[in-house]
Amino acid sequence: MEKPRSARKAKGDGHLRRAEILRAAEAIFVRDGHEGATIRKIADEVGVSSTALYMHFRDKDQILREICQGAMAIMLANNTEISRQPIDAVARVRMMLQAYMDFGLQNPNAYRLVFCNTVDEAATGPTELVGDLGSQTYERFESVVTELAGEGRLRYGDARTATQMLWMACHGLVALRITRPTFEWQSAAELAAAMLDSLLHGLVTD
Amino acid sequence: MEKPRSARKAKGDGHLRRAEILRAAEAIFVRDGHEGATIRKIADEVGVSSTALYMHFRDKDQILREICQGAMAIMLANNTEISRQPIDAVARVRMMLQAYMDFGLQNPNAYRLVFCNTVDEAATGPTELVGDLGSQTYERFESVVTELAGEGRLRYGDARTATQMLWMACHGLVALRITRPTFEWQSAAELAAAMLDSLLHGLVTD
Amino acid sequence: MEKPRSARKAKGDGHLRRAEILRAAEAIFVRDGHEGATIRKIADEVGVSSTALYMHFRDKDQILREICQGAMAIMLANNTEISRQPIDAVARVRMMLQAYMDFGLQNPNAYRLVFCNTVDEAATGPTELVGDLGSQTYERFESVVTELAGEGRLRYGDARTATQMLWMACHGLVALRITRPTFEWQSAAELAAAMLDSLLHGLVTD
Amino acid sequence: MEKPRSARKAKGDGHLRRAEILRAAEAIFVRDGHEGATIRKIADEVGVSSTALYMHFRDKDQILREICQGAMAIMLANNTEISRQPIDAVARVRMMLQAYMDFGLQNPNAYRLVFCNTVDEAATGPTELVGDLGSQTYERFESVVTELAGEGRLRYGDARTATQMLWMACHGLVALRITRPTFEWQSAAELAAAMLDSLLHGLVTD
DNA sequence: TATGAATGAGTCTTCATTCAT
DNA sequence: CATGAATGAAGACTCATTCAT
Repeated sequence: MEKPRSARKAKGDGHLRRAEILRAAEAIFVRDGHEGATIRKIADEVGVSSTALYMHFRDKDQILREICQGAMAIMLANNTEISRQPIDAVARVRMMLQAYMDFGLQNPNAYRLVFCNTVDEAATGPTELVGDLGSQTYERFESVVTELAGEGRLRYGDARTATQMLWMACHGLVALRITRPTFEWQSAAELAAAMLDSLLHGLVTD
Repeated sequence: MEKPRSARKAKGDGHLRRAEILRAAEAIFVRDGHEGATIRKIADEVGVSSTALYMHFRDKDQILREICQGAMAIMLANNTEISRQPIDAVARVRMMLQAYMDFGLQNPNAYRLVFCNTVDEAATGPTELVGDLGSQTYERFESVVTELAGEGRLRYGDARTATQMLWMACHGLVALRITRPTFEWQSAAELAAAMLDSLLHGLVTD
Repeated sequence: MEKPRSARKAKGDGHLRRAEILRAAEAIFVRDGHEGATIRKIADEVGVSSTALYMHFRDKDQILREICQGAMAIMLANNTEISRQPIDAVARVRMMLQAYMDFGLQNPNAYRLVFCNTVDEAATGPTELVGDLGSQTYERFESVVTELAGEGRLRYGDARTATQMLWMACHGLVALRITRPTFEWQSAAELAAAMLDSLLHGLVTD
Repeated sequence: MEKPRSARKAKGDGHLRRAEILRAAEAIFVRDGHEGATIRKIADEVGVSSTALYMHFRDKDQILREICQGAMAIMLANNTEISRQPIDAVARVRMMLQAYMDFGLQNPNAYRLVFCNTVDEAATGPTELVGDLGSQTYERFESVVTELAGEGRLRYGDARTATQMLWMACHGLVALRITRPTFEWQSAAELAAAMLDSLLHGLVTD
């Protein structure tokens, strides 16, 4: 770590700069939303010219894309780790859902970017390229529910329906909390517990 | 009704024009979001100059406001009607949630506008002014759940927690379906049934 | 004078309406300046649609023109009356200048419109058409100063120079008071007196 | 210095560009007034896009501000230099007024901007920020007149009144010449001489 | 005479992006 | 790798004016 001589940031190797930009961008996306996060704001935050961002990223969307992929990578890691644990399938389902909600609540900006933005057919947006990681994450979760179904413990419907329904419910908790921060919500922990208790008690037989 | 001779549109008495604008605006707001829905796009869609919009609405936000209020008014009417029905509280809860999801799925544009856009502290936005109608709608629902709690039939938590959790779960179903239309979802009916069955079976005692 | 039945103004004969518009326009010109006085503001003030103004005036400039002419007509009347008075020429000069300043200070909006706006060669603006009345007003004044010069009482220069110089000095008093209303000026009366005393004492021999 | 190959302007190091913009802006402000001087006109005059102006100035008002300050700085320098000269107070008064009028006549653009535009209470405009330089300039002049009054040589009124009256008269000369360039004025030198002679002869005792 | 609806040109300003250095 | 200067397109909104009724 050499001391930078100028007021500007040390122009170290590009990797640091890239990460720095991503960090700043994510923060601003959180604060100002998708449209509010302009290339200039990001550049100012990092302390470089706006042109400089184009050294590291093709365009604004690519920055978004990378942020989304970062988020999804974490989710995938979570699910992968949980699916390895030698515990009851219900427990694994519960853990995955809990981890999902925890991540969303703790990374609201990334979450909104990935899960609350519409993905149209054009698939140009930043969310689309998450697809691969997203699919794997979803599959990890689906396979546990399928395991559960294989044990004949689903009270209603099939594995696919159960998988999607559980995801949806948990998504609703995170999404509504994020988009309506001023509403007088009960504590997140309480809500999450109530939701998982109800859903799993209602859905799964012992 | 004579045919207009000039290039100008001559489309009746202005009430029609207003409604036409609202319709176009809603579609665009849904498609392109709050910031992406520009006055120009709306005007183009309607086929008039952008200036013309200012004859009918004070500014962009007023257009949004009216759309949101329209949506909320319907939801409120739904809940009001259901709460009058002389049937079991659980049945009313179920009906309200089902009506909520139905509305959302059938009016994705309006739903997204009201429930998927972030409402920040500034509260200047169009969504905020829905508050009054929104509060009443929420209260109608909460009072049924409270009735249920009063009968001692909640397996977990209190009425407030249950109210919010149920809302959140159903919101998740609608929201995810809307924002990810290309995902291979099970049928909406199936998912809604599974969700309500599980939630209510898990949450409520007979 | 019939009572108007509607909330709108009685749609009496056009002369009243014209005058009404001019009055409203002048007030707004005073308040908001030349560019700030929009056709809509005037129409709103009068209580008619903006289109209605075009019934009475060709365009915005014509309204301005008429206001200016009204102002100049008063000035001309002043000077005409004073020049008829059988008193010393110096007294008449003094009275004209005093009347000029009084008018300007009491009708700042009109004054600015006529005397503080640049009149370019194009002569399209509203100020230009005042020319006729303006010329006469100027001539009335010049002839008194010429009379004075004829009596050999001008200490410096010729009649033309004296005429212009006196006008300019008095214009400066009015103009600066109007454009800098917040400056801590001495009272207008005091300043006017000091100016006329000095100028005439310095310029004219007994 | 190679010739630029592209259509873009490549005009040195930006300082030049700034000055170029100021020059163009001043001319246009003078011609078309405060509201009439639009960003686009200025940009067109300079030969760049309107966006380019925002690289050099925060907004339209900042351009105005700089122009005004430039003008006032010169006036202040004039008065400061004159007040240092070891000559009779009357001579210094006369020199200051003469310099004032000369500046105004030679820089009509700047003069009108600073002295002929209304400064309302809001005080947001560009002219207001001249205040500091303006005040100092005024004070330099006032102190000479006060010196004169201290010597008991004012025939009428007090120092404040005399100061303001003198300023006003000279302002009138400049202002009217500027706003009515087509009028058949006597030569500026002649008028200025007549005015100073009369005023000072009338106001000051030997 | 009057109007509501409409328009095209214009206002300032901001955006993502590019070019030459 | 980085920059300052520049751009065209677009943002919301206002203006004077006109058209059909």
